[in-house]
Amino acid sequence: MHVLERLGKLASQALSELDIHLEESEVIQLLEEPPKEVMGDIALPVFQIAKKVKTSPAELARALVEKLGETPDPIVEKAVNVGGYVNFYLKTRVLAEMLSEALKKYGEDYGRIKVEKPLKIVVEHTSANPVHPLHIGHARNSIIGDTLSRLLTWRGHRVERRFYVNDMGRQVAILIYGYRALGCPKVRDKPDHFMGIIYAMTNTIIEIDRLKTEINDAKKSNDDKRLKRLLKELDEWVSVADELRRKGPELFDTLVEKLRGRDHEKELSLLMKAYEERSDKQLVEVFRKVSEMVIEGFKETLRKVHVEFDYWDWESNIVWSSILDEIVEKARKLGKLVTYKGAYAIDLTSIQRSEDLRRKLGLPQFFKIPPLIVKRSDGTTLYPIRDVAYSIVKFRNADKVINVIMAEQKLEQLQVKLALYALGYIKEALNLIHYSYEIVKLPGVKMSGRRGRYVSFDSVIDDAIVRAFYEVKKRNPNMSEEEASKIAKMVGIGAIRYALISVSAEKPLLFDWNTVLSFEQNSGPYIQYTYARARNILKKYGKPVDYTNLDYDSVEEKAERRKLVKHLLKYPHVISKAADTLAPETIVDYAGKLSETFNKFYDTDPVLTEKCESKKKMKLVLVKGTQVALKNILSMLGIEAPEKM
RNA sequence: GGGCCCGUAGCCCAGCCUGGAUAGGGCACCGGCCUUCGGAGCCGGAGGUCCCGGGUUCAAAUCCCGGCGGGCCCGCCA
Repeated sequence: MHVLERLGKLASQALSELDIHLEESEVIQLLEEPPKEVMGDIALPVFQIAKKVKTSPAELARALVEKLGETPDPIVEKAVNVGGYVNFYLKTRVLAEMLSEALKKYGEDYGRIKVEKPLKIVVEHTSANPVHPLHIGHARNSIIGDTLSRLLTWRGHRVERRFYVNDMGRQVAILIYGYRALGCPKVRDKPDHFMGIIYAMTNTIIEIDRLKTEINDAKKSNDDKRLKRLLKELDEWVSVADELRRKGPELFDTLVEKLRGRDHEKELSLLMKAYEERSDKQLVEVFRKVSEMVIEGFKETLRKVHVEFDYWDWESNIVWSSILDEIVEKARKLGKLVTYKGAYAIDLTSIQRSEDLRRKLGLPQFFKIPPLIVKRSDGTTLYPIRDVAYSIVKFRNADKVINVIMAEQKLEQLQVKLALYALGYIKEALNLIHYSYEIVKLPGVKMSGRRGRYVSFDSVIDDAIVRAFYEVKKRNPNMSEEEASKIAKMVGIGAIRYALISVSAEKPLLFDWNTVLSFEQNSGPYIQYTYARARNILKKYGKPVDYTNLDYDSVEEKAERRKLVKHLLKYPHVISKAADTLAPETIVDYAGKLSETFNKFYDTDPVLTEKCESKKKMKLVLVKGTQVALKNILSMLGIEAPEKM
């Protein structure tokens, strides 16, 4: 039986003897860890209970401790009352034994508590537009999505990782427009980077032309205020153009020449329509080919940081299938199809009236969401409705869908949810989770794919690895280049993944090279280093850990030993909770604390030179526990566990 | 105009959901520790109006109301 359950039962019994009746589970809910070691191992605050039965907390705690004292418990050393708390001190020997038994029984799998009813869960993440390389903002999305997937898998769920290839928007059309104007040039460089430049250049030229037209209008109508604003905007785009031209003068000049005098908007609209209607076979091929090349670039980047997908879902496939028509038909039958601003739309107003529903779907209380427009007047579809369709597709074989999407799309995601509900997809609406995260901020720079201004994920990865290589070499001058670079990859990527997951998702993440490339405490490499230390001891010991004749009492001798035991006993629950509450950042926090405790133990309490065999074996159990826990945690974080670094 | 998120040390963050014991870390700064399993480490020091003002409570960083500051969203864009 686990410690908390044991204490819950004990306290609940003692309470009932005082004629206070509380469920064990309620008592367990109240149990907490005291802020300081000296205050005991587990505390029961009695304030709430005291209020219920109208006694003073101090009085109740005293009575409770007295009752608890009457029947000695096998795991409780003593219980004392301190100002409204009952503090339990647990028997060190029992804790040590529990840990040893669990490790002996589960081995490398220690800490894995599988859910009773596994769910099929879709995690959709990254889903960047295939028009430029992944940048550091997408990186946060990928790492969050991938870590969530790993956690849920560890917990026993069946997870499907999906990437939504957004190939039907205006952005891809812009890229294709420029790419074709250039005569479909051969790809030099990594394809996503190459296409990213063409995209940004094309977009910039289009923007500048648009602004010039608007400026002429403003001049004619003597609208000074508008003119001033437009000129300022033009100024900014011209400097963007300068930046881009410097990256590829020939490419840029050719593009300017080829696009001169053309009606961009008209051509873009024709491109989009033709792709959606599949009216031009060759054009469809170009769209597909270009998108695929960029996606290949994505895959290469993501592989480096150990992110893989099970499915790549093309938006175009959804549009070309019959599902959109089915949705429209369904809306019509349900009487939800209305005209809004002259276009077909799905009505969402009626269902927004239900207070109960608003709460269930997480809608802000007084916020109004407009009808969801289904089709443009030219007959082509819009993104939100395609997203509704995609949600239905994802749910075909899933109990729950988690979409990792940036916070600025919150309202749009709510609209999708509401539309699903309105169309009768109740289960889908209720099990659709928008896992929202804030942007990555770069000091001084506003990142923008449309302007070609971004720190690419590739460059961050490369820099981290170079820096790590230097650190590895500094510490191991005689190590071969090959081995050093292998380790540098593990360390560099460990630093990045850790940095991107350790800040809670709802906070903007300030991208600071010093933090991301930090290899010190509170970093991925710190955890890896701790792991390598633990691993090293076991390796030097040379034999499997022997769980017989352990000196459990010796754990009492040093504070750090006892602390390690407690941390390691907590580990299975920390991980389970992190998975169940979708809070990956909490396991980072735990890993840091465990590592810190282990390092203190390591510094002050030698294992291999321990003379007494039964004490040595006990210490080895602690080392083994740390090694197993850290290895599993690192794997959940998608970080490799090096044996040497 | 309406809505959502954030505000904790010079800097970056944890704690807030579920109120409770002197508010925790890391970076940077100052001072120590390599003849013992790896110093990417360990020990010590200094550093705080938990944005402000009310309220609820025996008790508020935490809950409620009102401000202030920052970010984001409200398109026949995606």
